[in-house]
Amino acid sequence: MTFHLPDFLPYLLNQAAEASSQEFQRYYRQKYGMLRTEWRVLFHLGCYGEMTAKDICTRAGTHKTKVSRAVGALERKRHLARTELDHDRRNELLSLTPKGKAVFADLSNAAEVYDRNISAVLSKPELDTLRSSLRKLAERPSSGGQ
Amino acid sequence: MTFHLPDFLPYLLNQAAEASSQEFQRYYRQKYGMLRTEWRVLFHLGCYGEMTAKDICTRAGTHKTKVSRAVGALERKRHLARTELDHDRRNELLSLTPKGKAVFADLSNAAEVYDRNISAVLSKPELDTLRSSLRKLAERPSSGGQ
DNA sequence: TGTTGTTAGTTACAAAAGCAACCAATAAGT
DNA sequence: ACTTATTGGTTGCTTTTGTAACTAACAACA
Repeated sequence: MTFHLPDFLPYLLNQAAEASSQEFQRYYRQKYGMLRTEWRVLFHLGCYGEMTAKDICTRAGTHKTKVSRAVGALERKRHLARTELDHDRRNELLSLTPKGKAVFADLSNAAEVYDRNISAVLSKPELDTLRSSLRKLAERPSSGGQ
Repeated sequence: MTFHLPDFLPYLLNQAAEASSQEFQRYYRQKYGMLRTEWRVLFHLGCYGEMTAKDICTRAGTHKTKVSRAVGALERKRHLARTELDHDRRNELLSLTPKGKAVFADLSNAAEVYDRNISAVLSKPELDTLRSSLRKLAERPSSGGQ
């Protein structure tokens, strides 16, 4: 009995995640008509350089259909291009076009500002502990595949 | 330049939230065919007692259409009942039926176990800091209405 | 070579979420 | 009373997501 909902981690995490991403979401949505998975793909390519869709799935823990659609959308917007790999024509290397790089530059700037904004309610040590705890929780426990 | 994706709070929070809710989600989904918003409604009624749909919207920061549909679904499953209020026939007070209470009892037990499980990767002080930081972040900054 | 298995990625269809318009009850202003 | 908000809640339609089935390229092996 007496279960305390606002202390339940999955719930609390969700609330915090939702609250903290809304404004940024509106930004990339309005300005570039992007969806969540699209900026994720964009940011993966922007931060880590060229990679295949599969790599993104693994790194981000995102299902391949979601990534596939996001890649399609970004390609239509000419934000990324695919290059077939010679030795295995199943994988295609994804890379940002100049236009994609410009968008990434803008969005990563906005993200940085935005991140500073929301983390302003926390002290430096709180912030460090938070990040480290979240990383531990985020470690995908097994299978999964959202 | 050099934006570091895995430190970006909205992203990190999302990853952690996603990872930490998956297993529990499977549980209530499989066992009771419930959706996320449905258990939220159930838990609000179970934890705080009778309230109107509007109250749930406010407390949980959830859009009214989502709540409306979840209430409908829970009503069809006979987990909750509505009572018209005399002095204002617009609001209806929602309350769990015995069946709904039983489901809540089972799920809140499961949730408690589950919460203990995932928080096992953190020390007690880490956990406290985490909860308090998350609460600060979750404080809906304004409007919103997910 | 032919069969079976795997892997990367796409597509089709069903389920869920978001949004805006809607209805009915009340409140406010005249 | 009478027009005009406002509020609680629902519904219809569109956009996104989830799931499973599918294609194509490769790998293993008989």
